[in-house]
Amino acid sequence: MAELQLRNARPLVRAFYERDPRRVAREILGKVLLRREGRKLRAGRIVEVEAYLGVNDPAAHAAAGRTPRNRVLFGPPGHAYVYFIYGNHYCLNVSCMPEGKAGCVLIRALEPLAGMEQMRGARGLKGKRREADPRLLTSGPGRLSEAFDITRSRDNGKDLTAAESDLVIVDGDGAGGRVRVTTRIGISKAAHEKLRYVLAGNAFVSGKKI
DNA sequence: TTATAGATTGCCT
DNA sequence: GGCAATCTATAAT
Repeated sequence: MAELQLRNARPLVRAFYERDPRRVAREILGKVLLRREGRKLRAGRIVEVEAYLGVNDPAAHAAAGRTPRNRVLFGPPGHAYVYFIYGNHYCLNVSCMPEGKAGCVLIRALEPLAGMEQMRGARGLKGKRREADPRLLTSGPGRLSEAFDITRSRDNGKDLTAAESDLVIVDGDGAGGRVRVTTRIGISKAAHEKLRYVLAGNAFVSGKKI
């Protein structure tokens, strides 16, 4: 998809997110995350996500009930929930379900479409041997957050459906591949639940090739 | 007040 | 394959 077309695309509407995270997770594959800063544009196709349910999902941050940290999850749908993990990394989620009910989708991997140079800079890969591997840009929740300069102070609570927002999700060329459902990664609670959605065979899916 | 686990990644052996 | 980095919420003193 042409860069100009992406830049002018309208964000997905709030109703898209106002549903069960499992539905949203499946349908958000193939959509495009945009960071718009003046003339600069970073864009990545969503190829891997995980659904986190409400207070009944032991692995979800919402399981402990509403706290200052996770309040976005209980707010209106279509907002960014950004948290810091392992003392090193930010992760980007989108809130789902109607206001008052928790639920979200964790964005785990992107296929870079535009602004790769900026992403390399943000990731600190310039001049390194590893610079050549495009998978290191956005393949993994911590990596894509760093590539898009996503931080808690900057983006937590941001409305991803607002036309004027610098961080939005827009329509893409479609899923462009079959959706595969697997167990979630990196969790210990409710680890058997199949709530991870990937575009089968896409090279930018994190972890081992499936 | 202190301890610990966690929706991860990069560098080491 | 192992482990350090080092923020946050929650559990344990």
